[in-house]
Amino acid sequence: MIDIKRIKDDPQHVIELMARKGCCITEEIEEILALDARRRSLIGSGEQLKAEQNRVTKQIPELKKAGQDASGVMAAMKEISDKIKQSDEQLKAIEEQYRTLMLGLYNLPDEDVAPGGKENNEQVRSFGQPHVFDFTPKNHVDLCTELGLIDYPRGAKLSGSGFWIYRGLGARLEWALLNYFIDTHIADGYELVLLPHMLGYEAGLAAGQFPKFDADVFWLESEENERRRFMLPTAETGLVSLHRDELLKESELPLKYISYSPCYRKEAGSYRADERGMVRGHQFNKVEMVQYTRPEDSDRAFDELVGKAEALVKGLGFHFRTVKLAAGDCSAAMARTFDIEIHIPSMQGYKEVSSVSNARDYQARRGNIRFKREDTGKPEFVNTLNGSGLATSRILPAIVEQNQQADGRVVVPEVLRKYLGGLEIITPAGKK
RNA sequence: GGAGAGAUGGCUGAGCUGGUCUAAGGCGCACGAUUGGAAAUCGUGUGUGGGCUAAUACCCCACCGAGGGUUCGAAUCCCUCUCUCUCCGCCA
Repeated sequence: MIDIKRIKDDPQHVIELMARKGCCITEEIEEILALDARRRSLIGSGEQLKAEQNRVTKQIPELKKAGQDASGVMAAMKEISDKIKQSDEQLKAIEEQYRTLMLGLYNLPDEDVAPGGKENNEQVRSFGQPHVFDFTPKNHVDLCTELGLIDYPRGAKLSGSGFWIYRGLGARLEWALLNYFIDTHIADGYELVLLPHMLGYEAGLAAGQFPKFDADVFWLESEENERRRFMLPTAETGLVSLHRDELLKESELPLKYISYSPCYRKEAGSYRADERGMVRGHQFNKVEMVQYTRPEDSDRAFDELVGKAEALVKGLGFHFRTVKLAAGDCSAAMARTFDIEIHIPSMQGYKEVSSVSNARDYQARRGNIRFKREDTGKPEFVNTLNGSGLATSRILPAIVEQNQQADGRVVVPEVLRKYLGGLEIITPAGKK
């Protein structure tokens, strides 16, 4: 949620910032300001009535004690009571509209984030060079199939398109990646959290998934009157709700979490011919990093998360580039996002393997996550940040494609070998 | 799945035959007194959200798990939901 004060102080600037994301919110802002004014006036008049009710009602037992007739006063209070009810009903309706509009607004991009979409993304740095082959490289779908790492047909048989099965060394390679990531994060002082994979609606609301993007997740069937649950689309959704409705101590910040979870996504209508194999599926594995910080620490935390994601990619021996996304390419809930992209030869291009974002106080406001500032004794909203560290589903294809040899074998990155019993090279099934 | 009990401030815990609840007491915390210093003791204060504000000053409103109802008046009575605990059943 955006701070209403920001909207009131400079509505034009808020509209301009949101336009960078390609959203025109002029009408919404006007409506929000009108509703806010109406809301405050109703609160004012309603509270006056309540003050009178409190004052007069207190006298009734005294009148009775004195043996006087209180029926006249009670009748008068009945009228006030009815007026209060009316006024509260109006207020409730107004606040509901107000809240719906506010929840529907995306986060504002940071001042330094470029307007526009992908075309305005800006490379901030890169590491290494794209791998050059002295033979014609195969794509990861063929390699994974030939090496027996991934079973695509049976994945489709079990669950339909967009699902695959990791088998044998493929499963172990996946597991090795997760272990490499998790061990690195633990060494960096992050707490490992294993979350429920089914989350309640409020978790999605706090993270910014809902109300606008509820079609992107898998919903579980629920009875009438039963809590609605969905399959988590990223561990971020769970980690951000960890401290929902809590007042944290300033001294315990920053909180640094990582979580491994499969991510379940509908990805409706997003299939493209170049996203074969494991590049986009309904379920993929990811280790997610999340930090809760004081506002003044969040830029530093952002750099830390980007650095950590880069270090993991570097550790695997990959060339990568780090890209600062233009406003329109950032997620709705985020003020800034850097992507780390690696080269996947078969796609003749770069694919995102990590996306690090700063939500500022947008998620904290939605989820009511605050800390008590020691200097002032007052609660403030925290900043939340998240980043993938990393998603394996695009790393494994990159490993097999980039590390393939002319004879079809694949070299195991050194950092993973200790998780694979020292295995240095993966040989096609049958060949030893 | 069946039966029962419960949810009160940072924590603990009373209130729950509706009106001295403006939520007791204790612990903790902050400040002060005392002290050479500390402990102990004593005193004072101690939440959140909102409205009005130059104000983190007053004043006002709301908040006893959440939502609704009854009433002039609800922590207290009624209904619905969520969560926790105990016992039974089932189960990796």
